[in-house]
Amino acid sequence: MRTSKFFISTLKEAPADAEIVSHKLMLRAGLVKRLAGGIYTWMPMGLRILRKVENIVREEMDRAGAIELLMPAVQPGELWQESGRWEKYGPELLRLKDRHARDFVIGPTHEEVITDVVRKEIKSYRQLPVHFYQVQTKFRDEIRPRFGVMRGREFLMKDGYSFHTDFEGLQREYRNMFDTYTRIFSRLGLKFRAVAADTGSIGGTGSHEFHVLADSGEDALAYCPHSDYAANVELAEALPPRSSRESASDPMKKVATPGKTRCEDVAEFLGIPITKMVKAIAIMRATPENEGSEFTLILLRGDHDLNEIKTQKVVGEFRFARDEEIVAALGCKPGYIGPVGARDIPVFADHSVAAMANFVCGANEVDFHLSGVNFERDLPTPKTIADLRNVVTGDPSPDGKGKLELCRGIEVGHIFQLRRKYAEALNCSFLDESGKSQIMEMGCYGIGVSRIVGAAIEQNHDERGIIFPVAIAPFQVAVVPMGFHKSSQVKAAAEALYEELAAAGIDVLLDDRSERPGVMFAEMELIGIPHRIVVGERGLADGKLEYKGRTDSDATMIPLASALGFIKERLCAS
RNA sequence: CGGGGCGUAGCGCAGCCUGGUAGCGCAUCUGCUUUGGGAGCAGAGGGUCGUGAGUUCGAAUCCCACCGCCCCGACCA
Repeated sequence: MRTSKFFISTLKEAPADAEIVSHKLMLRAGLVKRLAGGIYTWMPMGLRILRKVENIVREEMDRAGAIELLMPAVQPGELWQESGRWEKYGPELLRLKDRHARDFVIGPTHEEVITDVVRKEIKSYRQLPVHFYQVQTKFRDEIRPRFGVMRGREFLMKDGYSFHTDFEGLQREYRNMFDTYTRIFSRLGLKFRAVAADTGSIGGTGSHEFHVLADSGEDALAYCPHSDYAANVELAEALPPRSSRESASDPMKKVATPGKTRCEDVAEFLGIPITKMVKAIAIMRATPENEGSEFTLILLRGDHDLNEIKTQKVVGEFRFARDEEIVAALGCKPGYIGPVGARDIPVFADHSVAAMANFVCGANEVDFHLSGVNFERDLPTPKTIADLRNVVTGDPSPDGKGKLELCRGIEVGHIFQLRRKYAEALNCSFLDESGKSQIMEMGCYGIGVSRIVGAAIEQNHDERGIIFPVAIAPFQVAVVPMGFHKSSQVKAAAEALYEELAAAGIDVLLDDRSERPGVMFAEMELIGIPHRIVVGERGLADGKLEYKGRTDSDATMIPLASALGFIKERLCAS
């Protein structure tokens, strides 16, 4: 491709509404343009990247035995009513009516449609297992679209659905997809980690998320460097402490802690480790008896954070209490609340709290805390003790093989054993060997294709711009001539090199504009083209070209004649 | 939806408090110069100041309503 026949549109300054680096760089490099909140046009340069990602995904899915089809974006509301998700999905589901006032939705996902296809097409165990997939535009009316294509409302997704006669078959395909996803993200050239994920309301035995590792990632991941344990922090289990509770040695005292509402501040003020603090979190819990909510306290060690998913599993549906509800229940505003004297209030404690003695907690009086607090002596031991917190660095790995580390990631893939949830709701059945009708087992497997582009940039950039992995770079090599329209020698050499690389099947971009060198260098680096060859009279006099990799600090001179071999070698190496 | 911030040229911003001819940088166009790191000089084009209603002789500026966007909390690839 020649720049004169392509479209490049870069910005020196990023639009002010872009917050994270990948979003800024995508806008600056002219990869995408915003049309409305969470809705983007993929500009020519960006589309090349998106297509490369898509093709790698497609190749590996095909290789794994999945069969591609394409389902409609617009789906009849009827199907969603049948699966029960018309009510359940909520406002994220974009609903519309056609001219006959019939209900339709713009598909946020395709379990309903694929299950409808399969229940109509597949009748016999002889046709199973089968795995269909598509690469298709989805729409989810996100509450808060943000970060450009990382959390768009409209986005490109690969979604695959497998159908099986039995659970063993599903598990086999699940492992196949785990391996396939591992191959895909490896080929994309991304640093990633597969982690166990929460299976949510569906239950079942298996769900894994694939995360591109990046410090700015929205998800916290826990992993054990000495084993293959890895889980989303939402799920990662915090083991109860091994040591038993110390004896109550200190007397309980009320201490003044003026203006210190956060555990860190109180610990610093009193000169004690934060691990001697207990924090009380007030929630309103739904119970069978009361329609509304029951005021409840959750106790965590001062340095720990509440895990809402774990907590919900233990206490049921809940929300955080409002300030006025806290004052009504404890007679004290948040910041100084504690479990001592909270007689009729249900208290749940994390394992680590139950093992504490002589701790500090709120006194239920503004500007005061209690020190030397002990269970049994000063307050009853909470009747429910459970795993309610997020794991932290250094916690023992649940597999007993070392200590956990934490990192952050961007979720780009998710595989899931759906079991019979949709097949049952939509009566998707087959006849087994004995002619008996049975419900199919089902798995689903998603990859956020457009999100991968953002995630790749989030993981790979520097102050000059994007550093694309070769596999997904819009162009692999940029040929940048110095004085293309001035020097016939440079022009001839640049053209010849361009033709040679292109003929060898290399994705090469020749900058044949009459831009100044600085402009060309800056744009190629911003866009993130991994390899650059400069053709200039200076080098040509010695029969040489100048090569520089995107991350190299210095350029290398290479003989004109060996340029193709040199680049091929570089492309293979990366 | 709750809390905070912002809407002025394609992009980044100033002007608003204290009403009176709408400005700057980048980008764009023309000419000359320049040509190994987002050039220099000279000139030019481009704005319903988010929308609507109000106060006023006069509103980008003050008041009200609405719309849109961004950030922080509950969803997800």
